Amino acid sequence: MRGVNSMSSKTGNQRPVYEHGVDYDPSSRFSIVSYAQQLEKTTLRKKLGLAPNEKLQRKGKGGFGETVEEVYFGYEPNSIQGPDFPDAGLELKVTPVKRLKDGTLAPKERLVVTMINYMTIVTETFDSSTLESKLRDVLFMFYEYERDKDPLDYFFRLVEEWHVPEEDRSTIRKDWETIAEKVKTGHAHELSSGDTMYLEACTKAADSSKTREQPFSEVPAKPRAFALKQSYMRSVLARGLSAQSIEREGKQEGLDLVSLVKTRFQPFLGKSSEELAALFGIKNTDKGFYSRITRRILGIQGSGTKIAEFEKADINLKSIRLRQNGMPKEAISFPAFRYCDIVDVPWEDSDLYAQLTRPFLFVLFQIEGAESDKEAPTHLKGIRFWSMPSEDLAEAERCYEQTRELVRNGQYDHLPRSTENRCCHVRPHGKDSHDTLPTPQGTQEPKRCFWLNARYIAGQLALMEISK
DNA sequence: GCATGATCATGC
DNA sequence: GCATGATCATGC
Repeated sequence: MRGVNSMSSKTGNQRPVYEHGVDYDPSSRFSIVSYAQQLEKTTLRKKLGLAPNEKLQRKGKGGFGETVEEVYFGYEPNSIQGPDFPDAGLELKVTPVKRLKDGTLAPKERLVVTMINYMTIVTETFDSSTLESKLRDVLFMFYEYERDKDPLDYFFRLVEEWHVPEEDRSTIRKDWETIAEKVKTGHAHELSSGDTMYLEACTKAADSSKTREQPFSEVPAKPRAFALKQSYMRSVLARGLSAQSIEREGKQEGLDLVSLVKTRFQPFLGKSSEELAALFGIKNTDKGFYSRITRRILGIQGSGTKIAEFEKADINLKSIRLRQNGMPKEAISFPAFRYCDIVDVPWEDSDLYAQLTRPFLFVLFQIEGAESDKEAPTHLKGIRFWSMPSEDLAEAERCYEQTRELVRNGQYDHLPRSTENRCCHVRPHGKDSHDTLPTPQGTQEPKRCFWLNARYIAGQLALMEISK
């Protein structure tokens, strides 16, 4: 894949400028990304063997990105619409991160993607939009900005190929539509970042008096660009860095995901929850105690951060306390459902179906004392990968369909109980009984969710012991 | 000992 | 302010 000298295979506006052995195939995404990743953990000066007194010639905002294009990828930067690597359909984004006081990396700013053309956006749909094409295949090069450093000495912290994660796509689509709608209704001059979640229409002009025309109003509007919000970029970066560390660990050990996770837990097995809590500086003051221990073992701080390896494999992580007899102390909850949604959503499109068809990782904490002893110690017993057998999925479907029917009929006192369905039941899941959601009948009902029966999980765990 | 209804700390 | 991932409380 690699090794085609781009000097001879460059096309179009890509023109080699430096002669330092630019070595990638501009038609191969893999080749470009691999070549780019050679900059990870290093600087342009080191990688290119530049003299200590050599200075960056490009000035201003975007100057560093242009330097990377010119001296590393060997083509003349351009602002023509179209991808930076046209033959591979890849968009290059060289963007700064900064180190926070606590040592973690965070994006320095929003990521500007492309200018909003008020005249043409009104004829586009999201799927045919300029924005969508710019975000389809991205090569991110996150570098660490340091104020007094020459840019040639900036370290690249994460270089990765990126696509809009599936779970983020609908939000970005909605954001795009919100922005497009304002232009369509002649309100381009009222665009605001607060209207949207991940995407924003940020102002893009050094001179604030500059304006542009919009199609459905005489009022001139500020020029704006589509950008990924800084908060959204924080999650992109966090996911990328987490994946980076996991991949390195996996490569080092030559492990698949399951073995890698087992290896991660190995040193902690048998330890008491107090020991683990002390190890991670966690206090047992809340209901998320065991969840937080689990997340810390997996290398996560705080619950806002997604676990990259689980994100990628879409693993459902559940921490469970087991009684002496092997029965989980509690059932397993899922997010609350919306009464008005589930009546319309068929089983295979449902959130419950999506949840139950993901692989699960159960992290088992054994309660050591008697049932009556609330202060009984616990220890980390082990982990189990599990997926729901299809016959049980059919039983869950029965629970879902029953629930739909009962909600349709407004019979909220008869929702499926754990004694009525082998696998799942429905129970409250809100802040308290006043935490409600609207019903199709126009009334309010306490939030509820589907739960996996404790008894059912006990049976599944027992089966796994036998087959081990 | 379990089922069921009620509730909570956290982090964004 | 709210979703999340759970635990608590009570009675049968």
